[in-house]
Amino acid sequence: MSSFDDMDAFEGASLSARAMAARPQPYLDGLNPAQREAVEQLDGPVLMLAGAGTGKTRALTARIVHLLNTGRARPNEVLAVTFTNKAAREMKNRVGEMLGQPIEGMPWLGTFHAICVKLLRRHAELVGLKSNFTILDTDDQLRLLKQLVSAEGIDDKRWPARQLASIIDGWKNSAFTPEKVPTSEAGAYNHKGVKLYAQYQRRLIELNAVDFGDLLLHMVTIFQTHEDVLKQYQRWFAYILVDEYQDTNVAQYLWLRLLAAGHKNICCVGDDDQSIYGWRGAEVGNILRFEKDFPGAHVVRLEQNYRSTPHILAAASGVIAGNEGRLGKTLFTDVTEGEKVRLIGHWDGEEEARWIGDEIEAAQRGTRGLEKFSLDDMAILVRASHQMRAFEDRFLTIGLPYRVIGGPRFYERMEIRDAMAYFRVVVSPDNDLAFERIVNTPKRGLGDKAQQTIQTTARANGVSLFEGARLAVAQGLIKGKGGAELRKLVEGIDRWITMLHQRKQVDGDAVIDDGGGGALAFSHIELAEVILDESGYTTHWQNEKTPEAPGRLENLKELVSQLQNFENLQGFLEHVSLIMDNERDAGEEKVTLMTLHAAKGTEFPLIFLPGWEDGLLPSQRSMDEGGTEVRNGKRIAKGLEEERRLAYVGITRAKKLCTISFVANRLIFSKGMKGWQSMMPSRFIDELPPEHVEVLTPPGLYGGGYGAAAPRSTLHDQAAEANVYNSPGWRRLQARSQDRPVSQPRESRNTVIDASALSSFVIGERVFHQKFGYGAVIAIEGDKLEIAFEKAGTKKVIAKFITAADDIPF
DNA sequence: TGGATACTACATTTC
DNA sequence: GTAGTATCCA
Repeated sequence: MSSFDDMDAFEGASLSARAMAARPQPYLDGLNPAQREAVEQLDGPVLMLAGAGTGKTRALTARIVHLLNTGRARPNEVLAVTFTNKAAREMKNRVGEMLGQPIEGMPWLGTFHAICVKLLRRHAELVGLKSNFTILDTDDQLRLLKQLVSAEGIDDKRWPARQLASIIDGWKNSAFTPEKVPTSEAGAYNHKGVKLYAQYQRRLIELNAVDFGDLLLHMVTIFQTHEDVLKQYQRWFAYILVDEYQDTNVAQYLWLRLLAAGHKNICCVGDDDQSIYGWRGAEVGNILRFEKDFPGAHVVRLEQNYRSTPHILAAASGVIAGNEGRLGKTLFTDVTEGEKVRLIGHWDGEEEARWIGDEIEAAQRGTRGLEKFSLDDMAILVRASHQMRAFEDRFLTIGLPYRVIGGPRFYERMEIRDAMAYFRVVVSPDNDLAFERIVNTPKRGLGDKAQQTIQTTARANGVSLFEGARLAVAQGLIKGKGGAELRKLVEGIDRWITMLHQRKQVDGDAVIDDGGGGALAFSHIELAEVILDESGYTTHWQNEKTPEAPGRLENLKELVSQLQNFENLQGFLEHVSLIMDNERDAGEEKVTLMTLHAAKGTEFPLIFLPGWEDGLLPSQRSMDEGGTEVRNGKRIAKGLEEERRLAYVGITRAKKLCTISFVANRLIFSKGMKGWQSMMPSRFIDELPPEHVEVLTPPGLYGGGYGAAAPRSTLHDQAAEANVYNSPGWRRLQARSQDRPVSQPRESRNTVIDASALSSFVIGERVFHQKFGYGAVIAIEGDKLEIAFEKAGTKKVIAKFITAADDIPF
């Protein structure tokens, strides 16, 4: 069934290889010798060891351009794999820029997942799927597993389905199909793991669905069992490029090796020091082993750093030097000037957030002898996403615009997923998972009982849930309100399906003649609006009066407007299941807030690294159960090493100024208890070379003027003092601060008062805040309002974040 | 039978 | 603070 014929369809690009051969090569100018070598060594395996900020992307794109320009490959013969869509997009843009023309002919530049979807759609039948399979996200995956687990009569309490999900993910990352799971794993998940894995895979095939891991796994299976298919792709992909090679897992590694076995022209770019996805199955071993896997490989080291000041580089090197068995790179820079890395301790997280907020505003104004910075130039990188809350709260209070990257993603929000489930049902009515999701959303009076009836009816007749529902309605199996509502839903879906196909027939035309006299066809955007409207979903959120409801409506609007970028609903759904980064707001300047993991591959002039405490930056888990491994005769704490690389990634994001901070007390959730815990400065702080660090010690970290608002938890004071003052990190801190002028944290800020916001509210007025919900104004102080929120308590908030309650659009 | 409310247990990182 | 469950009420 599978065909390669359509491959030629990709030839569309106007780049005639021959004609280009004699072209000038401006893209080679300005590359340093190492980069140039990495670009020009086109044949055979190449490993580009690219340290942080060494112009890796530039070299990679130049290499692609060089391939095209010298006529070695046509655009559609280059396989270029990245891990994130952002990286893929950036590479596409930069190749286009360098070529001086937009490239449309590079269909095989994308993420592992996106490329595998493309391939798997062509060969789906080889693993028992249809080519229009759906891609499940982690949520669907979990629901499915829960069903299987409970059918198996397993106590979900003792053996959470979540755990099973991560076990299965792990197996998929290691390229184990159920039959290939090693016997040593037989005990997994109460000895039922392998069995359930097999059931799960069978169920997925029945549903014509795959999860993320399957995308790779199925392709590896296909390549391993169908030599003819593999051969064709080996021949087709003349040159392979892989970004962030240190992040590849076993399945991805096998996939690459299989494909590269033909021409052997594979160029992997990576940095073992930035391997931070071990927990997701990434194998640093892949990059460490490259020369063995690909004999005769050229290894090129990019070590000249174009990003950071010498102090920042030295600090980062000092930390990463603590890891064993590195491939070893020494970053250097031509830059001679620059600020030292700054280090500061605070009493607690709230104070840390306040201080960083103040620093950000200071940097905006250009104090501290530095130039002025835009908010876009600054980022706060945290270890765990829950650390973000303290900053969000603070920034909302002082009115500092911020953007969160990698928080709950847009497409993972409940309302978005609901809406998309509706679209899915319309696009493919036999999608049972989607139908299940929407059948009682919004509430239609269809409880467990009614849904059970639909299930049995469907199963008894061997049809999809949607058809089962139709039958159940026809046979009057569901009584009362629920029955009537279900009938409406079934009719609705039928109607939307008709609309969808009307659209299809005309394929772009605005009007069709359906025989009834010129009925209008609908754009997919209109269709989406109709679906959300007629299903009652929009109304559902309009009637909901929780604080987040308006936000959810906004998101739905946003969703619909995103549709403009796609030709039809199918295309959109496809796209959505693969993307993970949504940078949809340009416009206003904002501080960026993200996790260290999300920060890889980014850079900012100013970086703040809060929360460098043992238990947070080397996370507790990594210290408890990181696992050890013997390398070079030494025992190595794997988990800890990954944390250290995380610290390294954090520091190396900074171009001009990097500020590390830690606190003495943190509000912690553990063992079901919320409470204050005294923290020790991170062990990585001790690894910072003192001569490259400036210690900012606030006067009286433990009492004193600055800490006026510090928590008064007396119980912990003593413990905290004892611990922190005695820790080696703290003593070194003290020692270092002797020869340093102490920079005073500022308590007073120049507040710019927004005149327009001043008089627009009156005391007692009912108002709305995006985050805190509804409340009443109890005091006005310049541009700040004190508001008693119904749910969130009394808070001081800046006026520009407040709307009068009756202004809320419903 | 379903919806609303109360209570508990619980959070590292994500393609 | 949230998600998932238990319980009660309409």
